[in-house]
Amino acid sequence: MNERTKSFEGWQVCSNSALKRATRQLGQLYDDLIDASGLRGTQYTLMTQIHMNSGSSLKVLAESMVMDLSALGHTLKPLIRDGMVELVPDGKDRRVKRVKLTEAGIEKWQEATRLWREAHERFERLFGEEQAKALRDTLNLIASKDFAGRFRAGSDKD
Amino acid sequence: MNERTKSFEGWQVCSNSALKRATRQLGQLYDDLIDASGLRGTQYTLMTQIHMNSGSSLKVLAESMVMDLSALGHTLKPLIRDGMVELVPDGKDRRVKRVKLTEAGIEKWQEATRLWREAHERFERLFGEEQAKALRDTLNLIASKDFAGRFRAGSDKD
DNA sequence: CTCATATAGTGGCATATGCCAGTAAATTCC
DNA sequence: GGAATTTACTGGCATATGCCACTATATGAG
Repeated sequence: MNERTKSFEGWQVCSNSALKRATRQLGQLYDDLIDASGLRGTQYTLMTQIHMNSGSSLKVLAESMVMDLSALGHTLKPLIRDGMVELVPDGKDRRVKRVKLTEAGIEKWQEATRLWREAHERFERLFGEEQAKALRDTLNLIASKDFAGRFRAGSDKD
Repeated sequence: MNERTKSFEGWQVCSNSALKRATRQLGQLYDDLIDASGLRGTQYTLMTQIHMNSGSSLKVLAESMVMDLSALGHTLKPLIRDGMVELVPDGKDRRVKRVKLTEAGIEKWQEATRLWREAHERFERLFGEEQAKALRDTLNLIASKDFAGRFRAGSDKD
């Protein structure tokens, strides 16, 4: 409301805002490159995780993605509708549904992977391999259950 | 649960996935704390930006948020509906609408700021002030126009 | 001045995500 | 064994975001 603080910007102080802003930008950059596959970044990531851990339950998949279970369900719908993913009811526990890519899904994933690689390489070149790795480690720490637990616990380290 | 701990995970290799995953987690942690204000993290960030740059046009605001103009418009709707934000048509250029917080909006922002501070302090304590600052700098670099330009340009740092 | 073009927003549609209230199936307790 | 509780998902509602098409304005070329 005043001109004095004119240049104050939330993301210079708030890590959460900074994270979201950077995520929007990088998401955009990656999306532009894998767009030709018809997939979005999130869908590609999801398919990668499904492919590499085929047969996981929705619950487990949601946890690994650090995503709400119902959110995962919603996000999966267009992929199921388009025949990329399928849910297979577990034989033993009938509450459980196991997720896997269909044949078409695997092909689409491979196609998208070729496009993703270009984005990945650009990022690595521009940002630096070492730093990119360090950034991912940092982000994965923040995404860890341990971190969330400590944060919720109150604050103090140890 | 998987016996083989070999499970390949995208975010160990893909910076974009890692960013989104960490953003979901931290967003959740912050949201839980400012929830009492009735605002979401994004809304709070947006209101902060509006408050500190009162009277900006939607276009300018969207750019600073690294957000699509139409996305900003959508995000603003609930805030306008709830009387937190108002759009004031520019006198000179009638295409332009200037954004500002209402009285109620300012009060709500102050209330949310008290809650946000707790989240901020927890993060700083847990993550480390120095590192938090470094992380924000890194993220702000990724969110910069310069970075996007170079990324789109191809790659080389030239 | 007039017309072609660029600019700022809006509205519709689609995905991304989360919360909450069910539903159904498995597990625990008595 | 049967009721109470927990667990795994689903569906509805709301916000978060982006793309595209369209409208209203402003601007620049002639």
